[in-house]
Amino acid sequence: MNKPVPDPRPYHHGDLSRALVDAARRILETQGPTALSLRAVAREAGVSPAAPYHHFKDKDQLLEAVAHEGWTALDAALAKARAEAKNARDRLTSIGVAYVCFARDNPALYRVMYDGARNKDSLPEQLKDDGAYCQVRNTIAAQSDDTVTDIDLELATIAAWCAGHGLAEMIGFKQFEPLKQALGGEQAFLRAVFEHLGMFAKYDHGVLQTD
Amino acid sequence: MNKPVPDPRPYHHGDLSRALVDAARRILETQGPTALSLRAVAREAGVSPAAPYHHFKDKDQLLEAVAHEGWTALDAALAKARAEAKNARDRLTSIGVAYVCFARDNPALYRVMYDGARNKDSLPEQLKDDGAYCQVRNTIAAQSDDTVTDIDLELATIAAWCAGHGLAEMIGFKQFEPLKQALGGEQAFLRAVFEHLGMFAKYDHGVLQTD
DNA sequence: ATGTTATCTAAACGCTGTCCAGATAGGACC
DNA sequence: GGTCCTATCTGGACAGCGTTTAGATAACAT
Repeated sequence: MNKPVPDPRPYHHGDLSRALVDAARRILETQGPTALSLRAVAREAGVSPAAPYHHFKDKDQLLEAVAHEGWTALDAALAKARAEAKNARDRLTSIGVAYVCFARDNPALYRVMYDGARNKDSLPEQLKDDGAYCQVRNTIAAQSDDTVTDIDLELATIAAWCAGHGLAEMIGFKQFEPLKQALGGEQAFLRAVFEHLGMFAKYDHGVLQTD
Repeated sequence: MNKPVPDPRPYHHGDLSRALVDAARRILETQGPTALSLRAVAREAGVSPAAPYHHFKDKDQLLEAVAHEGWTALDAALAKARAEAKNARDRLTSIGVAYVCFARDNPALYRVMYDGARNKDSLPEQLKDDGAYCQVRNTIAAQSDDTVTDIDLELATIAAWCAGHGLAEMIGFKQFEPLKQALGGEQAFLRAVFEHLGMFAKYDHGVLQTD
């Protein structure tokens, strides 16, 4: 009576869960979010429409797996930006720019990531443990002195995260085009917006004025 | 040969366009965005599934009409907050809080509003002319001195708008619950996050340091 | 070799957005 | 008032969707 472990062993197909997630990401990249149906994913993976149900409870759970990979990729992108920042002064801004650029470069994936979060009214736990959100908090903490309370740190992280997300969702909006051009490119535009949030500069001094 | 003007005259039904938009909003409020199908709207309005096509090109155009009313309602909410702000000092923060509260109180409508915007990669023109976005810019402008350039003003408005939107999309996230409690309520939490964005305080002095 | 069980297919259900042919009814013109 | 036009609405259809069910198949344990 060997217990039926939910193992990822290759059976008929080989590794269908993997293949399905890959197929989904391929469709997302080439045809966008509206083309991402369960049937289309199955078609792309070369199986029947019902096959995915042996690996995922429903469509949402497949999208969750896709989103999980998205968050992991975001982790990596932020870590890279953090490591490459020339100096501590603009480390947080660089992370912010990297965040928005990730969303700009993977718009469909980014949408799936936040669709999942909104449906559950929760960011994935992944982020808190050692992920992107944690990186932002650590970066802010490193720039703060010891007068900054835990609550302030958390509030600042939330503020930074929300600002990044807001900008990420709107970066492609055509209303911003003239401004981007006036500032000499998207990167300059992003840095300028982040700097106008003030908070990023504020923490340079290691001082947080809550009033 | 009287030209067939696209007039909103009551024909068989009376004013089906109106009735459809109202039906859609009713469904949004009571059953959420996932229940909002064209057929459900037609059902709610008491007409056949094909009837809406004489008033809207497709489902997206009906949603656009719904979104338009949403943006108008947001205009009013921000105007109210702006008028009621006790002093100039926290006028911008009050507007920000009102923005997020609007999204929290009308989550389904807010979602339709931004779904439409994202699909067109553009905020509605409505906002620029005399709407909510314009109100934010005017409020910031009123707090700035004359050393602030037009570009700075635009950047600050974008920053504020994005921060508000980011917070609006995440305000319901369960990760923030403990912090809300620690600060004694949602309103206090919102004000605290906005204040940690720094920018709001920054403009109090009427000085904008771009470097 | 046998039996068990995970895996996959084929077919079906009810739902969706959208289109078409035909019925109907309001307004314009004589 | 009668006639025509055209906007409006219905019923029926189509393809596609997410999901379920029953049955075939193939890998594994014994």
